Amino acid sequence: MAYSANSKGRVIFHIDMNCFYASVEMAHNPKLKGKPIAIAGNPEERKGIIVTSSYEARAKGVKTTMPVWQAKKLCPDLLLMRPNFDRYREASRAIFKMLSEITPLVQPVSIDEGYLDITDTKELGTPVEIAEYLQQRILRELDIPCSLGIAPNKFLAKMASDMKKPLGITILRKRELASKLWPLPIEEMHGIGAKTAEKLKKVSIHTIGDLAAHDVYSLKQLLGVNGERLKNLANGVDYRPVDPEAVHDFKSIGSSQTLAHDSTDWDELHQLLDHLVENVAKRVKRKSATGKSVQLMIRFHNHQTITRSKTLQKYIDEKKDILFVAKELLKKHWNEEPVRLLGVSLQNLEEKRQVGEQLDLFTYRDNVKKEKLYETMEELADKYGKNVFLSLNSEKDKEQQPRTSFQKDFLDDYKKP
DNA sequence: TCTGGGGTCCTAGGACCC
DNA sequence: TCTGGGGTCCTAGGACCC
Repeated sequence: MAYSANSKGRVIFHIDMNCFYASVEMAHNPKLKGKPIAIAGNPEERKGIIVTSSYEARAKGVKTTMPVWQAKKLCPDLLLMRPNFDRYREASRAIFKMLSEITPLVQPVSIDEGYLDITDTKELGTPVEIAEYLQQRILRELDIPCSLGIAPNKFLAKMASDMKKPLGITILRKRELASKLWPLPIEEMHGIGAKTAEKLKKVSIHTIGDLAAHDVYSLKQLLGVNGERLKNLANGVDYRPVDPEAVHDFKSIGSSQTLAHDSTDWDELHQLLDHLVENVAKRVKRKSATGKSVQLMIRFHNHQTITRSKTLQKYIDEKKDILFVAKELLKKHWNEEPVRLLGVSLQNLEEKRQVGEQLDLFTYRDNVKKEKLYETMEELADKYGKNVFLSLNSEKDKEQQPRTSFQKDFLDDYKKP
């Protein structure tokens, strides 16, 4: 991990918008303020789940990922809205612009959340003054509440920003771990989900403090390398730098969708596949990316999910190429069981520009190799008679022609020292 | 008639190479 | 005629986050 000597004494912010989508909607239409509202994927269909809700809705028990019908039962006057992603992206851009005016060391984590390293941003005021300024400015100009955590590293800043909502500013110092962090239940720790929490409770770890004090070897046995990492975090040890570039290197771009009804109809599945690949190709193009493997995801009626992927010889980004591979994967791996969801993603992404350079390099090397090959062939031809290598010689003039298997083998042999 | 859609990172086995 | 250990790539699955 990259960290320098001055990783000591850092001042890190974690900023987190409160009920982001719901807040953006309320800012856009103030009549919604004070009402129980929720943003749901698709309120009519079965896939409708709650994405975000206002505090008024949360007070009635409405929670993120809850199916819409369940939320309505808990809160009959719940106002359901479809997401307006363009609106959220615009608000997000405006927020991150304000953050970048404080320091260039801003690392966006998601549309409504990010880290700032303000260690060397002293001229603007104390950390608390800067936090208050940001919180007030975002509230005044965008009408969106947020919470900030101030701490010596990312993990503690993240935990701190969670401690007071909405409109909170929380400082978490190393010396305050025992009083502020360790009493929290283990499932509230960032990085611990349901499965890990369950495992930890079985060995009597119920609070973050229990984890901090637990024997590192038994944690490693229980959770692998993650066990040691989590123990360190629980003790407030986290050297990860705030990396403004991290947001730029994508690893994959995917699209998935749950069908209105489980389907065994090849045409319907193929139509969905086409739509998903269209979506992926568009976004890949927008990011000037290109990828080397295609992954297909199939979720069956019983929620069992499989993924099947294929890594290719060359990089692709065209819709027709991605679709071809995805279709092959579906044909090969679909067992005709009813399908609930399909997903396609392009992985092993690179910037198109960089891969272009690599391809040029390959072409160059290939040409060099061929020239050497021709020299060798001519020597051999002199020795054994020209007709033996006649077919190979013709490659000189028709470079585009695919090689025969003999030619390939020959080249392969040639590569060996 | 529970459980969306966008991601990241880690693990583990097998193939293959040295 | 017996077998070490490391490294990398590929594939599939799982945990986690927002």
